[in-house]
Amino acid sequence: MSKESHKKEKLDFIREIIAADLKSGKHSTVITRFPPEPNGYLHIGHAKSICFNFGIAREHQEIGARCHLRFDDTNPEKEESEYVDSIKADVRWLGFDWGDNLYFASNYFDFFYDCARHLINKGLAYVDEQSPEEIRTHRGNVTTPGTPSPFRDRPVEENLDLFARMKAGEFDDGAMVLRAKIGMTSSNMNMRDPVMYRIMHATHHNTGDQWCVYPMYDFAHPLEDALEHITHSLCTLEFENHRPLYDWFIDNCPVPAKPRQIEFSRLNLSYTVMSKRKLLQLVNEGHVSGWDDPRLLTISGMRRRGYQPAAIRSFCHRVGITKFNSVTDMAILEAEIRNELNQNAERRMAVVNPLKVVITNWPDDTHSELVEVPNNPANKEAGTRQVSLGKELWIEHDDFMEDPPNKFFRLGPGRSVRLRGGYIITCTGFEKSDTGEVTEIHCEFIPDTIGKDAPEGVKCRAAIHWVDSATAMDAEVRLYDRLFSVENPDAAEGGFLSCLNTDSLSVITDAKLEASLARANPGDVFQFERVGYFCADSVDHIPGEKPVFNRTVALKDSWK
RNA sequence: AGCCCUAUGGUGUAAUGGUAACACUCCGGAUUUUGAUUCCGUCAUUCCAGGUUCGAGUCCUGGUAGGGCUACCA
Repeated sequence: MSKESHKKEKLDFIREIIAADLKSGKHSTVITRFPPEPNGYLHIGHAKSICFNFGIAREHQEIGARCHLRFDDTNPEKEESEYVDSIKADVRWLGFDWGDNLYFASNYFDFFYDCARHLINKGLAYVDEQSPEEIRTHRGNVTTPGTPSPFRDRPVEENLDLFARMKAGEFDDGAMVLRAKIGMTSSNMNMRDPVMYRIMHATHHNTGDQWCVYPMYDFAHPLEDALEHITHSLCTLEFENHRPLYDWFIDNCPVPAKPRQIEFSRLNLSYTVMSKRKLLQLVNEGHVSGWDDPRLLTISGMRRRGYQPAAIRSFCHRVGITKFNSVTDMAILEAEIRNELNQNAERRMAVVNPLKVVITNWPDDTHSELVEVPNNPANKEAGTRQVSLGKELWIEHDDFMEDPPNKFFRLGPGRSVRLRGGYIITCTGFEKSDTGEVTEIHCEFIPDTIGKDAPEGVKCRAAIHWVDSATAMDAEVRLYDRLFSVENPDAAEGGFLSCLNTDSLSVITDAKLEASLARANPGDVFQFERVGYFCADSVDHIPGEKPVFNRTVALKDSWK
């Protein structure tokens, strides 16, 4: 697929570790996992993790490697099954398949509970009745050590009893927690007797009201990985300081495997908003139409905008895997999108700012003919379409200049230009309104120039797009200049709501006759020549009505 | 402030201790029935200072800069 695929693929530092583990015999296969919390929709940052985790499994499929999809649903207050469904759909759409390996952390709640009891029995966990505030103060800070809880040395039997009663629902939320007994002086704050279980009387999307105690991420996650025999647990950099704790739980619990956590940097994109908190706010407060609003960099938003899965995948491949905290330029994403669309999107003609053209030597007013126009000049297989051509046309206003400079190749008095796919026409005159605006131009077409070079003596250096006014139809396109673009980078923090501007454009297309635009399937992307790529909107399009398009990306360096 | 992590052109990534490379962007040129595409080219890089070594982007030490950690979130 990619040009460099025949070259020897470079290994990132994680793939190198995996290769070494395979070579040394530490592992005979590779099992990775993508573990989202179902508390929102997936975005392009998740795409990087998905492509990476599933990609590694795919690269080693001949030795039975696989990637699990696991929902990390240990906090019932934030999680919903709507999110579970959307996440599954998005992973599939991106082109990955978890096969039979679909898991829920919530299905391991019994095991977590047993492990907790195991730790209590070993004297490595205790029930703490301090308030959240007290726990926080006693934890100390980065320079001063914490102080032990007064409940820290509770006898094992008492801990067991209290923990059982926590589970039985005898206590209110926040009354007590189960903590690991590690120490209060570590320079790593995560190691200062971290909370393992909290009381939450909440309904869980999967387990309902069966539980009122829920495990914390730090406790649950290593056990989930071990239970599934994950070999390499790949996560983002902010969990680096959690790794000692991850290992501590693995070492002290009766688990069937010893997964290894490795961290890599998350994806940051310039001029955009990706944090789930902000996305949630935009959705909840109605600033966007939903999680799939084309302005958002959610997977579903990108789908609605016309980004192709293959392009997103190659983008993820391009940005690579490192531990360096980088900010990737949006231009790299857009370059991948254009690269993909350039090969696949069918071309269409459209006029944004129409100027009337009358072909004065046209046989008669009612005569029209069909010209055959390629759907994608670079790709014969895309075929051709027939477009109606008549006496009266619309062209782009900017394609005519009353007094054109030398470097202008399009129409002007006495100049010739090709109607894309059709005849060469020569401008013989024009009309102006009282205000001095050009309202109409007159041209003569040169017979027998379709598909042929300009005759001797005619200078024709450009082809312009046009629409037969007799068959023209209106469409609406929504322009989003760069995804969720922010004029001022500082606005990304705090003022991020101000970057939601949308521009809408009316265009006239040649769609009425060929009808391909009107019956465009949601997600179909077209290139309006010299304007950009546009995706038929899956939400707003009503058959028979004016079609609505979302701009996918602008053409590079084209007429704006 | 303590601990952990990171540092290669404008941006993102490569380089068993041995000629610093690829992509994007910018700019220039050629081709073009899209001023797109395609093709070619230009500019530009190892944070700083020491050390080890025949040889350091790579190893060591010390700075500097950036990120992370002080949730009963994940």
